[in-house]
Amino acid sequence: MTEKDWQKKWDEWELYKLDFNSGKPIYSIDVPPRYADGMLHVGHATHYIKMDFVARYKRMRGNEVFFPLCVDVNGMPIELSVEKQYKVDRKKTPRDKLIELCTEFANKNLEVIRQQFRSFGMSLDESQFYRTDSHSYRRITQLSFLKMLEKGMVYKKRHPVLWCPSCSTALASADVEYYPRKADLNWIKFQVAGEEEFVEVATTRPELICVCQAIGVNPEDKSKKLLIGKELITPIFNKRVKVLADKKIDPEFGSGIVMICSIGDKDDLEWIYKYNLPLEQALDEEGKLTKLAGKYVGMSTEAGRKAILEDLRAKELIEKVEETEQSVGLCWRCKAPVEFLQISQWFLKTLEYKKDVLETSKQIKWRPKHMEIRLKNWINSLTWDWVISRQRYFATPIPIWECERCGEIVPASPDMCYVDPTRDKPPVENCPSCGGKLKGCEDVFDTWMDSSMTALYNCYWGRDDKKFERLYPMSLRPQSHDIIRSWAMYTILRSFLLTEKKPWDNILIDGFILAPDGRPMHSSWGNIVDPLPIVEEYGADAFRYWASKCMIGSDLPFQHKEANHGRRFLRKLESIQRFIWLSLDSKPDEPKELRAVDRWIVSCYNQVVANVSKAIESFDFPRAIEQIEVFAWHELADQYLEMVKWRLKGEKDLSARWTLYQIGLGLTKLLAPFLCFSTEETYQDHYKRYEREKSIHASEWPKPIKIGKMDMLPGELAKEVIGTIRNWKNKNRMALNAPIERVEIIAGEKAEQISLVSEDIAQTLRIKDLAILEESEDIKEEILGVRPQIGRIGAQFKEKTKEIVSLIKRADPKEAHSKIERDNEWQITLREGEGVSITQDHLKFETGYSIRGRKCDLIRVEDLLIAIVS
RNA sequence: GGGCUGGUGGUCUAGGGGUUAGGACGUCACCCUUACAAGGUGAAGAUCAGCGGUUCAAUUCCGCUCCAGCCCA
Repeated sequence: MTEKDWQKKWDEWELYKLDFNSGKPIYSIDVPPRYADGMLHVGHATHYIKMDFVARYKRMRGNEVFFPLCVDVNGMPIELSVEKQYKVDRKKTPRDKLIELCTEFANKNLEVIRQQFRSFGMSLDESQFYRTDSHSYRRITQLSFLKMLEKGMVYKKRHPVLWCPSCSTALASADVEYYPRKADLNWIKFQVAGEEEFVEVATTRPELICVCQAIGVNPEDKSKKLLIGKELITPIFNKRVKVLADKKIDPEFGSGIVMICSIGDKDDLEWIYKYNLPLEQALDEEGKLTKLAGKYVGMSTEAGRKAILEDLRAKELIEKVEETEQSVGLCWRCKAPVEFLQISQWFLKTLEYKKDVLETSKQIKWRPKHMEIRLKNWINSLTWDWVISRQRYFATPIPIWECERCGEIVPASPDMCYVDPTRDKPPVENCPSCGGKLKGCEDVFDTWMDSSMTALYNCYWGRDDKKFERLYPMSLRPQSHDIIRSWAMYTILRSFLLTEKKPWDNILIDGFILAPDGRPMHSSWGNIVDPLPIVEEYGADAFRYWASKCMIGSDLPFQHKEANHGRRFLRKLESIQRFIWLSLDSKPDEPKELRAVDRWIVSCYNQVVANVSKAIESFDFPRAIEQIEVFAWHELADQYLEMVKWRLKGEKDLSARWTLYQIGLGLTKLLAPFLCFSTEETYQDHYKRYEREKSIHASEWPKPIKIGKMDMLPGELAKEVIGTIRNWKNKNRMALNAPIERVEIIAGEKAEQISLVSEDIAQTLRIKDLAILEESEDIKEEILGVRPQIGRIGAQFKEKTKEIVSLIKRADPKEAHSKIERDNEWQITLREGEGVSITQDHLKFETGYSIRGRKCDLIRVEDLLIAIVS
């Protein structure tokens, strides 16, 4: 069956549908709503697949998993896409029409997104679907606002925003493009108050002298130091302004004395807030100078600048004009320079709750741990409350009306939500305080107001109290590190404000997937990698294999080779299952006793089960997959399968068959969260007949297999010997199934153990005559060299280490060996005459062998000696 | 400029005071072996970014510098 067919089957079986009544503990994931603008790259796909690993694993661990399919539809990028696609202008199109087009656009993308998710094998639950532009979702955003309004957590205030005077619209910082530009820097003379002296203030924006609030100099600028604390008189407007000291002022820029105006640029804004200066407005919404500009009122900034420069020149107040390079912010659409303008905005009190957010964040388990530092630093450096209103269209309306006469605010009542005040009637006819006409608010919420509600929405906050109790807080929030300060932080803030609890138990912060060239993916770089052709070419499981190799939190370049390696691994797994089922025709009964090599592979498997579970619990997917891969490929396929082949000829050995079945099924289960399609295929083809569950994804996570005796040594020895001799065959250019005349294994005290597996060794390697001996007089061991174990020596002898090591290296290894054999120690005399006792622990001897009489090869494996007579 | 993170064979990465620095891709050599040649075995290839410091011992800890990514100015 194809991957698509499996997705269909899984739908039919309703594997992912949340059942509140199953009685299982719920594991809930606050899935990032996929943005509905249709652009998807390998990075998105990789992040979502990692979430899917968790969801599938938790289901197998017996959890009811809440893993909603969800889409984010609010905000700018969609407005922009709509304008582009339908060739409409957001300003000239009626609000309703624009919203309609946005919705239509989102609807079209919805199915695309659903299909994309399915093609990666995502096990999202469509029964818990939500989209952020639905009335049901926006209702929650509105309710939360009303609740916060009631509690006094939000307020309205005039606040500077980025504004395009030519389009008369507020802009998000993302709408502003910065370009370098040449401008005139004017050195204008300001008189020092109460003195005859003049100083030169450098500015590119003389038209803003009217709203000059202060003068700044750098405190380390010796020649300007005297000015600090004095007052200057602004030319033409004759206002007294204080001279402030601020390190941010560049003493090398112009005269080193700058105006702080409300508001020329971002720096001004920062200083205005820092020094609590008045926020006067020199420009109106069309970019014309206001009456604060006196005789220049009504002029554009350019005209005003020209006029005031002329007047200043006439008064000989311009010292000089020089050209300067500046970076100017332009409106993305009309390329007009943007201004800062004060517009009435809604705020959410954030500064007041800094401590609470930090406290709440502490209760959440952050992974990787260091990501929480970013949140802490961000919160600690906050100086403004959160501006939650926007002058846009396709977003959640702010559910209030305002009195056109007295400005009284009339909020919607909770039962009215979802409500659109631009269309719907207010809860009362007229203004309750003055009887004036009420006007619906045209502003909308910042989209983070919606996004920060995902956890609460998922938990049915404001919709179903019982479910809320059961679900909240959620188990896991997966997200990327670029939006810690926004999505993570705002969700924590709002959840705290509304519930006084943390939104989730765990937060998993993922890194960025870079382009194969190691740079971030940007459409302008042209290096975006589309995951869909990769899924087409390599298969979804191979792509999921790549995702599993990505450490959480790291920025990694996408590598085709990992997907390709995934494909190779899949083929290997397929061939392993084929081999297993060549020897099985049903589920074998458990044998009374397991053969030693079977016990060995089962023990290896048990170890892997434990390690993989631990790795997934800590979201360490690369470690998990590596454990499985090493086991499957190198222990099971390379070693064990070779070791059992002889027992599967003719009358098939029960112990081997039982082991193959158990491991074959267990391995498939371990891989199921990662390689969801191929494991299902394997399960359905072979194991389903004998197992209860209809799908591997509904089956139980493997437990270690109980075996009687846990002695792994004989199996381990067999693996060592077989591996070594196979290697020897290869080196001697022999076919691996070529027969060998005679092999002697001199095993010392391990002879008895090895005897338990002698048949396995002989059969696997085709040794005609295998002898296991405790010792052999024919073979003589020869000491060729000695290597000091610096770690052990250092730990014991500290600063003497260097000398001891050099003495050991210079000593005769044979002599050293015989001394240790005889006395269990070897006395070395240091330069100072001090004697130290060296024992076997401190050394590693390199040995070679000689044999009398017969021609043979000798190989040393651990403390076994293998003599091969060819 | 600030905060966080990372710099390990040609490439991508694992590790984290004493290791023979592990793996993958690529390269080269050998091997058809009753699951897999779309395999297997092996080899070559790394002054663990640079400079200082702590230590008997630093790739690992500390400081600085350089480079890269994210967020913020």
